Amino acid sequence: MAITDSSQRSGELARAKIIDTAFEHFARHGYQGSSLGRIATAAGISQSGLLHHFPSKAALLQAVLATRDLRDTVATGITPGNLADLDFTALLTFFTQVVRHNAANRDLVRLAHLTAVEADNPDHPAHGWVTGRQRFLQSLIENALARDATAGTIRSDIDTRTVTELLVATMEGLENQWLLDPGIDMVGSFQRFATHLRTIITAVP
Amino acid sequence: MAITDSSQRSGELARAKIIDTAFEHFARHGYQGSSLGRIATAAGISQSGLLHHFPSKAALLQAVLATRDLRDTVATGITPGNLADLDFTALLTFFTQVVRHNAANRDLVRLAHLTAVEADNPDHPAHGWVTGRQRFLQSLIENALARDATAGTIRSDIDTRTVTELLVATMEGLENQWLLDPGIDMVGSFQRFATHLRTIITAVP
DNA sequence: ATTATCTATAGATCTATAGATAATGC
DNA sequence: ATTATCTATAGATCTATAGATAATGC
Repeated sequence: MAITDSSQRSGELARAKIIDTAFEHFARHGYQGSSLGRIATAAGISQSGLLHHFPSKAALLQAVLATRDLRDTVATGITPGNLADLDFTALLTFFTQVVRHNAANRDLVRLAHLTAVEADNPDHPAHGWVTGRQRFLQSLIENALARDATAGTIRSDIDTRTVTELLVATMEGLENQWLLDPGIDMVGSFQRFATHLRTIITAVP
Repeated sequence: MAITDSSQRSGELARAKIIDTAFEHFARHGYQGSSLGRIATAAGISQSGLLHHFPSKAALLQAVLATRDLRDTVATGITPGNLADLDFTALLTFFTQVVRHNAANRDLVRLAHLTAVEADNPDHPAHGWVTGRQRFLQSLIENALARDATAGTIRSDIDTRTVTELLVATMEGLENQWLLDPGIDMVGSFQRFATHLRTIITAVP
């Protein structure tokens, strides 16, 4: 189980370094705007050395996305337990932490947004990642709302679909503006929105 | 004043055709993902014929953006008068029309989003357009809110900045989701949001 | 004289492959 | 035997320029 083979270890190191470097390049210049040659040089390896580890540019992008996933955010330790079991209030708290995390990781947000617009064509190598990510986010919210509706802790006249779309829209739309103007208080605005949303959604006993 | 020179007229026609074609290409493949050669062929002209009208690829992008501006939306006839003089309620009505217009012009939305993320670097040829556009949108909202605050028609404890950011975020964030999943009812969700926002912002007499 | 348009091409990339060299582990 | 890495290069782009040809308006 343990990696004892030192050539395997050096391969792992090289792969990690390449992925980090590629992450930066894709985030700053987009997929099309990045070149394997420049990424390889910045990672301290030749271009064909890079292609030994990742067989194509598309494979490299997919490897970057797989490690820099939304679930990566989850793995950074800010997750409050099992995401799928959260109620809506706990989910909003979790999202606030995600927004805070994003506000400190500009490249992460750039990569997500660049990839999202670039990859809406099904042929794009990141199309699956992008649509899966959106569905995952939406389903977290919808599941939480559905559970709360059953438990009777939220108002019965809530339109789940609309609330989900508006919540996702607020998170991503604040990111849009913050990318262009980092002076914007993305975390504060989201918190005020979340507090308000929680208030109007909660059942009056 | 009138264009009587037929070579001038044919130049105008060629330029218009090139801009239309370039608009489609930039919207679907991004700036970096589009090529002058393919745009020229699709527009029925040679690549250097295209460069006779637009001296560089950057100049072509700027020409496309200049004609496909937010103010283009305004010019389509859905504007209710002088934008800068609208109160907040009228502005929301106007925005609803803009969202409806966008929902029918997918390429327009794609171009705006692709360009926005691609161009956050000040060296990018579209950087000025993108930041100017965001400031224009924000200032429309802030001005309307300021006027209404003076007139006493909205609550005095409203945080103008937060409301502005959340309103812009909702519009753009709904577009994000809709680009990935056109089945989303972007117009309906925005209308419900706008109605709610108007309600909570209005002064109680 | 000006404008539109074309062919040809320079010069710079870019991705991916072929094939060689070295090092380690079995 | 496997893995990492390199040099060299094929083959396909891409942007932009040079320079020629045609047509129109003055």
